Amino acid sequence: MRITQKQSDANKTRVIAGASKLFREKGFEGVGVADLMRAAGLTHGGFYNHFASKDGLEAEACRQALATSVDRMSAVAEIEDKTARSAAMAAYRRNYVSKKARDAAAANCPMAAFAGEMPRQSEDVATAYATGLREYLDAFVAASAGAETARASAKRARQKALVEYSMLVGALILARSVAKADPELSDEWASQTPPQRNRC
Amino acid sequence: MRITQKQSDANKTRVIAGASKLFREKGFEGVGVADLMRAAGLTHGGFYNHFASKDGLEAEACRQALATSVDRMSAVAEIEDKTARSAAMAAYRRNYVSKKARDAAAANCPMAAFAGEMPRQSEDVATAYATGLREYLDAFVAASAGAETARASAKRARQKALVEYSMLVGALILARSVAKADPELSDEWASQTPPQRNRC
DNA sequence: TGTACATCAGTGAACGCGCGTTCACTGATGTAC
DNA sequence: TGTACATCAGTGAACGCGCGTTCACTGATGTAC
Repeated sequence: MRITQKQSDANKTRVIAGASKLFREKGFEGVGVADLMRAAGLTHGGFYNHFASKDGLEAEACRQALATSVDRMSAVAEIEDKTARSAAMAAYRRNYVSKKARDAAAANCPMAAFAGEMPRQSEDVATAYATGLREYLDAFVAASAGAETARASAKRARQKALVEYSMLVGALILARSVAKADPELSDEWASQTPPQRNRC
Repeated sequence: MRITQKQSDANKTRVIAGASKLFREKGFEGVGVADLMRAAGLTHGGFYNHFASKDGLEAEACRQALATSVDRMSAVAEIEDKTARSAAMAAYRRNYVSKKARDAAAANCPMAAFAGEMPRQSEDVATAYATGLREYLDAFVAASAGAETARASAKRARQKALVEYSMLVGALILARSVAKADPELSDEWASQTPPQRNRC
């Protein structure tokens, strides 16, 4: 039963969107082709009408998930007013490692969700990830720059952002790692990790 | 061909030791029972003489790997002389996110290596991990305490250690995540992440 | 605009491979006497 | 200490399940006239 090309395109879009969330929640290996298609209301057989392989969808989902994060961070970086930008970044950091973000991996930072699996992914997926992460980091640096150290050199500002972002990702991943087995420790990580860490 | 009980024990020990490294390098799902036995010079059939299941070995390997890290960190915490302890911690941090550590996951921090997979592990494995991580963190706090903020309260010292350790883990995981696809960015993370970050 | 036919998105059965697990078997070890 | 037998660590074939992928088929869509 052939369907409209517009319908077909919408189906593909829905599969990618669902995959983007499922992969973040359960990992690439934790979701099967059948699951991915079911999430879009389809059956597994039609998968290869849209994608060359499961790996192809992984790369595409990765690309789109990171692109969304990049856009969001770029939007912050483009805030002209320094005070407003600084406040936006503070809010961003605060949400980043919250309990809410920890418990809803599907809807949050794909960089943190995928990082641990990347060393074992195909070249396509790894490239999509690396490209997105680099762009994201540039935006993160731009959004952070001048927030509190206007006189710092570009290099130092970037280094500082690297450290800051490492901390956020590490805290989120560690909080998730013990969420079930040691909720108390997990909460400590999710809540005590300082939202605005620049109290020097 | 039955063997000495001592031999059998040694075999089991060797399997666990190999598993501890292989899991860190390739992830739990990335290593099969046959691989694990082969690494110890055995064939897969005998696996169930030693372990109830692959999951059982995962838990045991996790337990032992983290225990080793806890011991190492406890040793630092037990250094009496503050200056020497502080220096030992500085060296520890410097090595933690080095290119060397990044490229040899099998021989380095199991907490960082396993963190990303933990949300999807069995209760046994997750418990072994959480127990070890809590002990490790306590040791990390003890080893860091008094290093530079002698007057800080215990709570603040712990919070500071949480942040510090999150940063180390995040940097290591992120550096590994792009090691193949963007070596330049990976090197940036592995080398620029400040070794002794307490420049407040 | 209407008709005839080719196309092709989606379906569900089937294939094949990998991997965790089981099992019959071997023969050296450990033990009972 | 020596002998006979039970035990059991290790072996490799085989099982069974899950999952990525393929394929014949369906029937509505899109197109040529």
